[in-house]
Amino acid sequence: MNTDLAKAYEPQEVEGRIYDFWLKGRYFHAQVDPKKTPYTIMMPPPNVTDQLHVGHAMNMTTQDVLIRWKRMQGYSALWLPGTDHAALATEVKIVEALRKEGLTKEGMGREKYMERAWQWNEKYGGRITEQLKLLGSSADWERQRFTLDDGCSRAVRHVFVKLYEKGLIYRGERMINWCPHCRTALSDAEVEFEEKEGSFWHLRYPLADGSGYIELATTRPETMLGDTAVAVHPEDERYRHLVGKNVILPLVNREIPIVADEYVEMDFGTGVVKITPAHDPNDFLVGQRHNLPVITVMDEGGVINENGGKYAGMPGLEARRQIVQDLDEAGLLIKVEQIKHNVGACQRCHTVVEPRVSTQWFVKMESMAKPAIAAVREKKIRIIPERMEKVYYNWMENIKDWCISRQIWWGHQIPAWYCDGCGETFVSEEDLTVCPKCGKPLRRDEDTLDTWFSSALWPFSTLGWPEDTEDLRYFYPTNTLVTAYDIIFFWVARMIFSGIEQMGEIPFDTVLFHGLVRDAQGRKMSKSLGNGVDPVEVIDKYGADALRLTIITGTSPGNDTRYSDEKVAASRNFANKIWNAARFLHMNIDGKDVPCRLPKTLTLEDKWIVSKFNRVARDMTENLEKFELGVAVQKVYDFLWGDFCDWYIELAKLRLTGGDEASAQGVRQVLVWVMSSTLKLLHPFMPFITEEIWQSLPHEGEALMIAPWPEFDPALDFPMEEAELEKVMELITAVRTRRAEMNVPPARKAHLYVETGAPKAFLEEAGAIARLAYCAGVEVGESFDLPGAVTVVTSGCRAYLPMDDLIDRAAERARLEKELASAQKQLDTVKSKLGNETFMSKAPEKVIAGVRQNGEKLEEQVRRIQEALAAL
RNA sequence: GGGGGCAUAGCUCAGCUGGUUAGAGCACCUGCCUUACAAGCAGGGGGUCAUAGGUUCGAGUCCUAUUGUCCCCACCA
Repeated sequence: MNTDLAKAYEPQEVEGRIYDFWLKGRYFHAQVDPKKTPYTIMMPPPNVTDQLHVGHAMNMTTQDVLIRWKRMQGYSALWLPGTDHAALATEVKIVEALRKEGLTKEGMGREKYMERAWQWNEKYGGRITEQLKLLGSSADWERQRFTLDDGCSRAVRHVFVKLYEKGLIYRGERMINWCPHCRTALSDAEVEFEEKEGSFWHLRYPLADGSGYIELATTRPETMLGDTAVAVHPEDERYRHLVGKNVILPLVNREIPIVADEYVEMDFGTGVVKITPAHDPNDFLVGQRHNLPVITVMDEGGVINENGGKYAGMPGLEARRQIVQDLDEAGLLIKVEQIKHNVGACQRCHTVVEPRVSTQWFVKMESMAKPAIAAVREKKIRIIPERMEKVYYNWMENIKDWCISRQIWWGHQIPAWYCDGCGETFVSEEDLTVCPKCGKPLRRDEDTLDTWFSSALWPFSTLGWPEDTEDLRYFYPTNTLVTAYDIIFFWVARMIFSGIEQMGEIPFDTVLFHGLVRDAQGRKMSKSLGNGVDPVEVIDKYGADALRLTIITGTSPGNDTRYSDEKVAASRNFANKIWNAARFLHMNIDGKDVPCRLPKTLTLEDKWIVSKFNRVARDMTENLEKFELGVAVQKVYDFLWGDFCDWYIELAKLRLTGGDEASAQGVRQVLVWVMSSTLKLLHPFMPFITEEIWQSLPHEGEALMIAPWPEFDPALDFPMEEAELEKVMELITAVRTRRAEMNVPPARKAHLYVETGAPKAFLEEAGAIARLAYCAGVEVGESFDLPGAVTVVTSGCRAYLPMDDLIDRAAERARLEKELASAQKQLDTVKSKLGNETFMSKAPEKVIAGVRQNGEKLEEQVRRIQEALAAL
């Protein structure tokens, strides 16, 4: 790496109070100014159980760009961190700590282990990891500010009790997803369906009256131990006569009824379904409709329990083998078919999920979902991109009650106590020890809350709620939530309804969804694939600014992007370009008194660059307001590289070495002003290199990061001059192209004769033309008589390069004719447009004017080419 | 089964409410070490915007259908 460039990534400490700026691994912080409007962004904590990859950089960068931009606009802008993502953030630390002590669940017993785990849980308390610092985010300080030892736990308890008292939280028997490995209930969202090969056992159940058999098929024969009915469709002619009769459940010898239920699909299998209310969600519902008993035959670890008769004690799969074998021996197994079917698996450990009836805590969703839907429909909450609204509605409108209890030992313990004496249940914000009713000791519910239960409260729990704190009043409701779209159900939706329910107000007014970062092949980054890219390594290699730029460039809200080293290298090259431009400035201003201020008189090219900059500032602001970060950064990239470096610096060289001190001083000031101002526009995206360069150049203010964001200034708008200079630029490019086509080496220079009716700009820029178009000299006039010279025609002039020895008249004629044809063709389309009456009457004024102007230019060009041909 | 995305240059992607000749980066070709930068400069080639219709003075952009592809949700024992 270029050593000078490397220096840029190690910013120097700046005198005074530099606010919220990452210097040498330390943070300097902005004070919240109550007079300023707050702009708050929600910052989700990283999940430390996952390998950190550049996907996280997407989130952090997007947020940081917005925060920095808002700060420059004068807002009191900061991130609100999630400090209470207890389960995710502490899990690994706790497990590691326990392992270090040689403690395992097996080794010390679940109870003692849990006790110790709770201690660790308290100690680590769901804190943000060091990893957040890596993008130079302002997270570290924010963490300290909002570290609330148990504030969030208080909020969780408070909400739980409140909802319970309102009847919105209830405890009930429900069919839930159960992970036999994690031994916990899972919410629907935590179950992933995977297509698996499985067997489909066709069985035969004997009718109780001995009149024959009924055939059915199952993928899970072991659950037959818990069958309490057999169901057919009420309109199924084949079985209508059997409804109401009984069958003998094989192996168990229990008599169970044949019921009719519309849930059964006649066309699938034999049209007969065995009903196991305890181990299948649909069967559970059928069982409720027909008042069937619920017989649980598997325990929490997936082992057959005492209800399983002789199979008791066998793990599920072993029982399955044995049962199938026994059925076969009894002649009740008809056949085994191989089928593909979807199997639910635990998101965390990928164990096959066991549907199970158990007692869990639930949140009633219907009444809370309604205002949450309305908030988005009424545009109180804006979702970007808009299409994500559909996803949100789709889920919210079909929402089911939320199972919030988990049987894991990290997280918030449910604040519920049971009295074994009188059987009463108590829910309380304060810890209870004895039963208020009968005085007997209470037993606390061992379960913990779904991690998203506390996360849903985060917009206000982190601000000190339920206390009425200053922070809460100042920051709530917050402004923008930035997150990936894959988390919309888990988190975004739940924050919205929780905010409305608890605070009576929406938690944020805008949700900005970014896409996921995939690998170069388009695959999601994951631990199992091992394709995660470590952002720290990328930063070491290319720099943090390069990574940030890569992540923002060429992306649009909600769309995924692919990571590749090549892209980061391209961004690194841009950083290098800025650095070199800065070096050029230093070369020319060091040791001289150059204020960061535009000079009183501006030349044509000064006005051009200043005017261009002015418009870029305006356009970028518009883009950022619409969260079009990728478009915004592209504009400053193009301006800095394409306009400032490629043209303005090249034009400046002439004046810097021309000997005219007044002109040289003028151009120095313009260089410094434009560079410095451009760094402001670029700063939110590339904070480190811009700050470093800005500090090194003449500037006003303490630090770039708190410098005011450039605004459009009508006094710096020079559209006429822009057009003038662009005519000159067009000529320079055209001459270069002609020379390249003819393979003229740069060393070989020719005079250039510029024929134009509007010579002002060409005269003023004659020196520049000579230098940039490799000319020995430039002459500008109304008319030249130079037959046989190479002719260059642009929309502003006709120019001649007398290079007799090089010219091939036939080729020259052919080329000009080609150009003429092309120009003529364009002119024709313009003319036909202008001759089209409907176009003229219906198209807006602006469009017509544009076409007309273009037509005039083309006419001029056609005329010039024709004349050039005639003169050849 | 329900919903949604995507399809634009060899590759990765931009293209805002329809409006001059559709852009960028990388890759490719040609010529240059022109004192900020060879990770660079100058020039160049390359796209019937998936297909077929429709709306419109005008469609990459809006509508309909089709094909391909990816994702989310639900899930048939």
